[in-house]
Amino acid sequence: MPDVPVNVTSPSGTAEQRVSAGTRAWELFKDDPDVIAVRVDGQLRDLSHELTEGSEVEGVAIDSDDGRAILRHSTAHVLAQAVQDVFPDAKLGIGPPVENGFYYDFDVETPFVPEDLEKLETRMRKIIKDNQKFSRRAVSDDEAREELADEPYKLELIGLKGVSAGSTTELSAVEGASAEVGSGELTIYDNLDRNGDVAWKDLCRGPHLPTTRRIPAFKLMRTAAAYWRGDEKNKQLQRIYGTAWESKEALAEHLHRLEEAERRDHRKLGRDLDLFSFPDEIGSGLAVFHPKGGVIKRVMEDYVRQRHIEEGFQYVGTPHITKEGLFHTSGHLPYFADTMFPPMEMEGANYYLKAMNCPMHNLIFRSRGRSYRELPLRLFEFGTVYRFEKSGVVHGLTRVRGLTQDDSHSYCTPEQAPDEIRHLLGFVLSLLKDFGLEDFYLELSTRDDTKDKFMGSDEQWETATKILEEAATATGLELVPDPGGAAFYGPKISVQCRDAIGRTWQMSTIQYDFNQPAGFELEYQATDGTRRQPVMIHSAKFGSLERFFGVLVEHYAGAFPPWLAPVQVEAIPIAERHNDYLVEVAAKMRAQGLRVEVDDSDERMQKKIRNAQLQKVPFMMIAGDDDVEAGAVSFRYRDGRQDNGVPVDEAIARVAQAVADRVQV
RNA sequence: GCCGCCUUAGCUCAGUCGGUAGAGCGAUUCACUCGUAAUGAAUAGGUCGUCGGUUCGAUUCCGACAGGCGGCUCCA
Repeated sequence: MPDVPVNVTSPSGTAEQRVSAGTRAWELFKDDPDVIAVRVDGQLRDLSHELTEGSEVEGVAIDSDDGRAILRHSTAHVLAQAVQDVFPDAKLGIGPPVENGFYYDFDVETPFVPEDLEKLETRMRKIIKDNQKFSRRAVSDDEAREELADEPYKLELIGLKGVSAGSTTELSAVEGASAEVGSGELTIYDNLDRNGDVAWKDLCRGPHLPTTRRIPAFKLMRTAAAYWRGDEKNKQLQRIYGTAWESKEALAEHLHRLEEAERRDHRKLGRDLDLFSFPDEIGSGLAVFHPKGGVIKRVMEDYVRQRHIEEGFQYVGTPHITKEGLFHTSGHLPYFADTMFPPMEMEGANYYLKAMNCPMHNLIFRSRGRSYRELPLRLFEFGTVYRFEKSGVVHGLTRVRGLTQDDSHSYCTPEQAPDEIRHLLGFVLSLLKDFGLEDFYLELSTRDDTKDKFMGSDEQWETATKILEEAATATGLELVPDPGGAAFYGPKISVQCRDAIGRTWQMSTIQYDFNQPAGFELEYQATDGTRRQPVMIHSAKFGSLERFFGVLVEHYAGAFPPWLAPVQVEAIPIAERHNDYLVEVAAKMRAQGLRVEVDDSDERMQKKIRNAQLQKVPFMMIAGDDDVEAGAVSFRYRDGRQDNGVPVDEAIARVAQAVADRVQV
């Protein structure tokens, strides 16, 4: 039998090996149980893949990103098999791996209920125990159609592959569909039981684990509905989400991370820390801030207002309601009406709640003649806007129907625009950093082919997009394209933040707008006396105050740094006779603008410490006989650290310093 | 908006196979005055989300609506 040379990459490096013809990849890795697939010449393949001369072969470990994706995809297959065992009439949608797990969509008469997940998990464990083999088989389109005659959704995917011929654009529009059919030949994976009989099969590009037994740990998480091919005009399928990991420990860690995220949930912390609520009587998505939340909100606003003024913005104010003509002029009514509250009629005119601040700022610009000497003219306000978000999307503070934007509009000449955008980007990033967010990437949202969603000419869009792209690139941050995500009046850069546990949030936006200056006939007088049209740059730094508030709560898990904490110092007397002493110290601190409370309740001091701990107060200031005698106080921090016998003046200075420096303690 | 699940005291949750409800925490009061995460006792607090239907009787069963949760779609 002739030898075939192949290059094998293992942790120790790449080496050429000679193997006999017909050798399959698993034979190279039979001593490494973690390898569950291979990458051959850059393509992921099953371990059963047959090696050919000159192949570059690399083992894919189950605990690598690719390995986990393969594991999860294979687990999705096991789920689908279990579903069709338990519910024979279920039709298959798609079942790709996703971040931290997988899902599979099914068309079933009766939606799944939570108890079904237990039944399905039991069935899946049996399939895993059966050690079924994932066996790959290439088929022609016609063969696939015949075999999958009972699977209408699979047939549709086969049809899509036909029309897209070589291009995956059509398919990639279907999230996850490329995992089913890919772009090349069609393959079917048979699940073979111990006797070699086909227990189940699915149209799939692969690759897969060698056998079901190689699934170390999985869990079904939840059921949900999802539109077929992600289009709300299509039928809703029933989706089951699950997760799978390389070990039971890794699964446990994942579940622990989810618990951690739940512990940080701003909706729960908002209640526990008495920050805000959403009274039913007011309506869905409309928040009220309680005194403690009000402190945080006010500190945020004060700081941001001050920073805007330092950066050359002028603070303005506009009403919450306007006659409809304004939103016709701005172009919002045709493009944005679905997202606006319906109008109310008064004295023969229709009034709309404000959904955007820009039209009103335009009127301020237009209120008198403007000179080039005034540009860039930067108007800024905390503009509260109301948007009719669909009932299913309202979510805590991060998706509400009444929100306050720290919104600015910079009017400038087209030549000034690039500098203005760079200035804004730098400003936004420095502001976010002041609030303790350090990890960002940018998204560039552009127009796509659906032109009726967007105003303006190709040239205008191209110019604006190029300017934004250059400014974004200059920051050195990662830039992710978002085709089709632009506003109707222009492209935008959005700043995405990763929080303390790695989740990303869309915060700031910077948008380039050439449409509204035209609609409002804005103009300034140039050096040569001619009248010219400015461009405007929209920018919201926090995005919305409400959302940013929610993100901060989660980022800090409610344990705010002193400058933001509603109560900076909780004073705790050891016994009642120490109350007066602490009241005096507290008064001195308040004189310096610090937020101090003295817990003079009847509780035992241990209980007071517990309460302050649960309220996540940064400084607990304790005083007993020893402290009073020494003219000192004792600090306890949230992590249990103690600092006893600190002289009062030093203690005050220490707290004041932490606040001034905006540091965490 | 669509699909599923949920809604009992301020919060977290029991419970009633249809006969109008209970705990812990919290609140109030009293006693205790204590050195780093829960002192003890007593008291108050609920037309069981709202409105209809079935029933002798509904918090419980059915329906509609509202609100919430998880997704989909959409977005700051």
